[in-house]
Amino acid sequence: MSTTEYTPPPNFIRTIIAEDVKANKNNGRVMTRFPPEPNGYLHIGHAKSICLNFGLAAEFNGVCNFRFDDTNPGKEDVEYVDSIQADVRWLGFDWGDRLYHASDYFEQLYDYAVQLIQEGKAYVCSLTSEETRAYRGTLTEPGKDSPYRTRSVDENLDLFQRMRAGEFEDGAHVLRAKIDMASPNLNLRDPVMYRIRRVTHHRTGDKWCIYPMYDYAHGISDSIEGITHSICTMEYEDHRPLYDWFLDALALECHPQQIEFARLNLSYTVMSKRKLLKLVQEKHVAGWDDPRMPTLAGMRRRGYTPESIRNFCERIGVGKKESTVDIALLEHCIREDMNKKAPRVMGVLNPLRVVIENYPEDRVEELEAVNNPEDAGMGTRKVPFSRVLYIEREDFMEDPPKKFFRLSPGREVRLRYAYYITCKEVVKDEKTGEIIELRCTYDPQTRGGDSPDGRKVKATLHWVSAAHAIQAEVRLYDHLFSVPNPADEKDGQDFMAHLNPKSLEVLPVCRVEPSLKGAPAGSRYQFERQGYFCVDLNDSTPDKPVFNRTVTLRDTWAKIVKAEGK
RNA sequence: UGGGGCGUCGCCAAGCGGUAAGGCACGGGUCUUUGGCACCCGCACUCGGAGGUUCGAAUCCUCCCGCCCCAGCCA
Repeated sequence: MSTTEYTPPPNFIRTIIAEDVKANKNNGRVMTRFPPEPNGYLHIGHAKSICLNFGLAAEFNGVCNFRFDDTNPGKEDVEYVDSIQADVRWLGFDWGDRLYHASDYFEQLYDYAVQLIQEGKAYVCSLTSEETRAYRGTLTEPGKDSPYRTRSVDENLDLFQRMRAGEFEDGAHVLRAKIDMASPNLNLRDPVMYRIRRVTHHRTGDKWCIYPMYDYAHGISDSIEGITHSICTMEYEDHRPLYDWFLDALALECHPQQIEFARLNLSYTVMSKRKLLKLVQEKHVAGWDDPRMPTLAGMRRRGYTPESIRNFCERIGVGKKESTVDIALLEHCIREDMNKKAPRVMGVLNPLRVVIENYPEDRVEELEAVNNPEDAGMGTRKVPFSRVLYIEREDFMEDPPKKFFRLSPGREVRLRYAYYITCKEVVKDEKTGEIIELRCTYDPQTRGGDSPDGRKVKATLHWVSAAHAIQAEVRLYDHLFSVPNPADEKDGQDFMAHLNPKSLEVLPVCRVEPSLKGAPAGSRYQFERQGYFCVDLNDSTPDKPVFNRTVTLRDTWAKIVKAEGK
């Protein structure tokens, strides 16, 4: 154990908070919040925010609240509120009993709105939505005051109360903040605070038919909870004056500081909920938890660990610059984690039958294999060896190029933990010419994989005993999109046009070593020389195990092949 | 030619007036019963550009260029 404390990499938000604590702002107290809207599944971009908010709070001996920003019932659903909580917990964070909802504050929010009306700072506007847009002006022209802007306080109070009482049709009126229709910041051109929407809310049912807007509800919710630092993404920077305006207008004692950071983008994928929802709805993926999705549910199913995701979030840093992180970094993080933890195992994805001609037919040996060379504590296991085996088709070439040093006619290689074998004959299908079997011999002196005479071989192959292996389905996943930035539609192509047709390859009949029998759903392994795999959470059964490939191993041979091909 | 924000290596990212950290990727090598892992070496005389201030500038000033966000009764 090292005595040096781990110091997380610096970032501007941590710096701000550290300075605030040092200056005893908020009496040195730090409270953040993670405020998802329950209108979709959480993705890796949310993970960045979750790690930031919970991480910073913990670092400064504060807490992080969990709050659903549920102010738009039309788009929200309990399916999402359940999945979101499960995902945050899975990621490894705990909000104790501090689970809140913006809807918890509807009554309070209403009272504050009444207060603003009484003070002449808010009014009921009866323009249609189209008229409101027209009155708002444009980026370069100021807006015009609504003709309803000068309604009396009493009339506003009466109307607002009747809005709540359900006397008006949806859209007939809205409550607006009276700020400045000429502001160069469009958000301050009398923003809507409440709209009428006869939609059943997943928590408040039909109690309300008016719902507060984000800008109005969010800051007040933060203030009610005593949040000190309200961390959000860059697109809210223009809203900060409004965030501050409401809190100042109400003269609320707790006035949290809003701080914005750049959201995460990842290469070869899309991150917006709208796009992810489209992939799900149009069935380009099997669901929100499809292992190709950048959702936490998808990544969990793919085999990613919470640790690897947290580590990734720490490594990418926090800034205000728009950035797209190379997905290779994410893949590096899971490989790094799995290398330490995953038991090694042998699995043949594309089996090629091998008969060891000089090995007795009825003989079976139990050979000892190391479970994890990175961790001796993980012990060893026995792997059965017999006369008929399967090796990977890719590990044999009849006419190999110079740099290929696996099996080929006349060549000797090692079978991992077993014996040296030499390929004597290639058996082909008479009609198709397809290689259907290899006839080999083994050297009994090399049991365990070492040759007493010091003879070297250039390759070690993984294998399974045909009679003992169990069958499994293996799903090979690749990037969902075939271009680094599918969201960039400047080429005139919709992001869907870049879907990778090879993002999923299903291998229905693979052969894996018998120790994998009964492997529990969610358990992770390294298939030696192949990659990291995870027993599928949904579709795997004891009779027919299903393994998802989380990520391949780094593969320098593949790089050579690719380089030569060019 | 409205407002806001951002520009440091292919991708992230430290740096905050004292002479360019780190990670990923990439290239080379050592080791190897995983073409894995580990380890070693290389990878920005330069910080969007041009001026200026200074003994000294990625850091300060000026102008310019580029990119992103905002005209939901979405969040």
